[in-house]
Amino acid sequence: MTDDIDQILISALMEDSRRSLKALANLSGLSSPSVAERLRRLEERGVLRAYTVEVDPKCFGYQLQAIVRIRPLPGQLQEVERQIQAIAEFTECDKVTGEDCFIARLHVRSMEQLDTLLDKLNVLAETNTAIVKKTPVKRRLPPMA
Amino acid sequence: MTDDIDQILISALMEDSRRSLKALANLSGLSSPSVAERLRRLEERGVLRAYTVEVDPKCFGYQLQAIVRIRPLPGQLQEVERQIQAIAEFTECDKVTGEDCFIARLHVRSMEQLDTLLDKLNVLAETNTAIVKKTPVKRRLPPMA
DNA sequence: GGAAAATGACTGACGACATCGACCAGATCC
DNA sequence: GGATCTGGTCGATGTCGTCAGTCATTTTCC
Repeated sequence: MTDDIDQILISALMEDSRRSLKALANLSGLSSPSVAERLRRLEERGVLRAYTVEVDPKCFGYQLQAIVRIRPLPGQLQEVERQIQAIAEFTECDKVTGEDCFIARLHVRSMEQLDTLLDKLNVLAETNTAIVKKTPVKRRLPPMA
Repeated sequence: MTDDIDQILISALMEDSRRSLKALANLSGLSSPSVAERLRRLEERGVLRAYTVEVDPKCFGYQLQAIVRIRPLPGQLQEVERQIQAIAEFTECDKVTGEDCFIARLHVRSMEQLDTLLDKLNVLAETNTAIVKKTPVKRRLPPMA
């Protein structure tokens, strides 16, 4: 389904998604039309979901990053989910099993802003906030083998 | 520092990092050499950290995704951090304030594998695992304005 | 078992693109 | 007020992506 060559292409694009077809062709030993065709198929099958860019939030003044665990008050689950989606400073959110219904990542410019945003949620849910001090593992792929 | 045109370029690349310079030029109203120069500077300043690709882990058999909170036993903090980095199935990890020292994302193919991996950590740390049921907010950028 | 069809690759030609140098306009600074 | 720096355009040149046509290999089906 995804063979060795696909994996070469995928990891090459993980490193630098702007690589030319020709460069990918050299890496994989194929011709560039073949590479184009393989990428097309990987996209079609949903293996490659998006070509994107990693931006440093600090450059936009987001000095603080927090992981927030969110436990909606009775009957507020739907509304909490909508709120999280509506607050643009939440940059990721997972709905999980266990006592905490949601675990979300929040980027803010200041403690004051953190407080303001969490107050909005605290009428609907209990929250538990952990400030990110360091990121020992940056986003990476699990082993493909 | 980063003006409107930079933001147009950045969000265009967020959507599709393989867009040609020419396409970016049309979007921004600049010429393609100017766009190239702006991208060069954004990379240099660390605003654009990487051009990358989003892959669907399910396509590699990773059916389960978990958020693991990790509290090292006394004296094991360093070793826990090393272990997390060494286990490739941990695809993200933040070191945070509060009782839980680390919050990490784990991709596994089965419950059995989840158990095996967590057992490795449980000699060094207490863990608390939440299985991801749904992702209401997919990774996105905080507002740039 | 063998013919037909489908798959996945290559090549070569052509149009689109990136890149480079030369040049220009406006802000900044002695 | 002229020198300089910044950030832009334009046009030429070489590289790249894409398309059509071809071919070998594998799969399917009678």
